Amino acid sequence: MATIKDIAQAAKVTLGTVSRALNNEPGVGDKTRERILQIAKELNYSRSVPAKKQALQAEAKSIGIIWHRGNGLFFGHMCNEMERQANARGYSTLVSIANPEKAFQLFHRHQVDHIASWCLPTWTPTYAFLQTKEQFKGNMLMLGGALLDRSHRLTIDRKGAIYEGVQHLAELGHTRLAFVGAETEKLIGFTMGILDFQLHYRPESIVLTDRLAPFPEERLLHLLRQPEASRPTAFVVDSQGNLYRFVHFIRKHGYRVPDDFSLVVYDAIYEMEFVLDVPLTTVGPNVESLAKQAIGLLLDDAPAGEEQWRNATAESELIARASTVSPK
DNA sequence: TTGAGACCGGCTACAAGCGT
DNA sequence: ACGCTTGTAGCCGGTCTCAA
Repeated sequence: MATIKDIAQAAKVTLGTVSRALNNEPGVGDKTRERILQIAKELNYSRSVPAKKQALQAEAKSIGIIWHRGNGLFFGHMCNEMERQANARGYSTLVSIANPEKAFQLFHRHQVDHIASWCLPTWTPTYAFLQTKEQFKGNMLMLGGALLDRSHRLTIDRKGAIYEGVQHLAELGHTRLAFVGAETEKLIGFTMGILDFQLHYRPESIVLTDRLAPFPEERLLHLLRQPEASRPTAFVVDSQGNLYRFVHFIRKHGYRVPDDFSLVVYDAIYEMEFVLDVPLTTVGPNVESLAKQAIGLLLDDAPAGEEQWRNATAESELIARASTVSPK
C-alpha cells in the first residue's frame, strides 16, 4: 500500500507538500500539485484511516454499524437514517455486512468510536467476538433483540406490533384471521391478539413459512377455498420477505386486496404504499425514531441515577391504509 | 522482565527560500 | 518588502525492537 512518503519520494518533495496537495489546501504550486496527484493515482494511493485519525487527534468520530447479511429495504432505510442522525451529531458511520466477529475486529482495528450491532434475539456471541469486545473502549449497542453484557440494548416490540395489527383488524369487525410467517415472537403476538379480542382460533389459519423452503401456496389455497363462513377475511404477514412471496401468490391466483381479504404487514417502510395497487396497512417501528433512539443510546450519557447500560424498547406504530377494510 | 526509544502515517505550525 | 511556495519539526497512541 503506497503512503504519502512514497509519493513524496517519487515527486521529489516533502511530506508536508504532499499532504497539502492531497487535501486540496493552498500553499502548493499548480504544477507540483498536479504532479503529486498524478503520482498518487499511479501508485494507487489510498489514505490510512487509523493514521489520519491519530493525526487529527480523534476528531474524526465514527460509529460502526454491524448488520450481518444486511439486505432488504428496512436495512437500507435504517442505515441511511442512522447515518443522518449520526451526522447531525458530528459522527460518520461505517457499515459492515460481514459476520459480527469479523465486523467487530475490523471496526476495532479502524478505531471506530462506538458500535451498533443488529442481531436477532437468537444470536449468541462467539469467543472471538467477546475477546475483541474486551478490548473495545467505545459504547456498544445491541439492536434487534440480542443480549450482550456491558452493552446498551434496543429491542423492537415485534410481538406488540403484530398484536396491534390484530387489534386493528378486530376493530374493523374481522373475526377470522390468518397468519403468514415464521414461528417467532410475532406469532405469539398474533395468537395473543386472537385470544384477547375473542376471535376464532383455527390452527390451520397459521401458515408457517421458512425462508429456505418453497412458499406454502397449497396451504394458502386450501384456506382460501373453504366455504365463506370459515374462510379468513384478513391476513397478517410477518415480514417484507414473506410479503413479496405472498404478493406473488396473490397475483398468480387472481386474488384482490381488500376485495377478497384485508392485509396487514409487518415493516413500516414507505415502499409498502406501492407494493400492491392499494397501499398496505403496516405495523412496526418507525425507522426515523428507531434510528434516533439508537444513536441517542450510543452517544448520550445515561441520566443520573440510571445504570450505565440501558435497555430500551422501540415503540411500534400502526399505519392504517387502504389494504384493510371492514369485512363484507 | 522491564523500560527506553524508535517507528508508523498523516497533519499542523512555523521557518525558510524564491521571484517579483 | 511582500506574497507565494516549499521544507522541517513535532505531535498523536500503539507497537516493535533492543539493551539493561
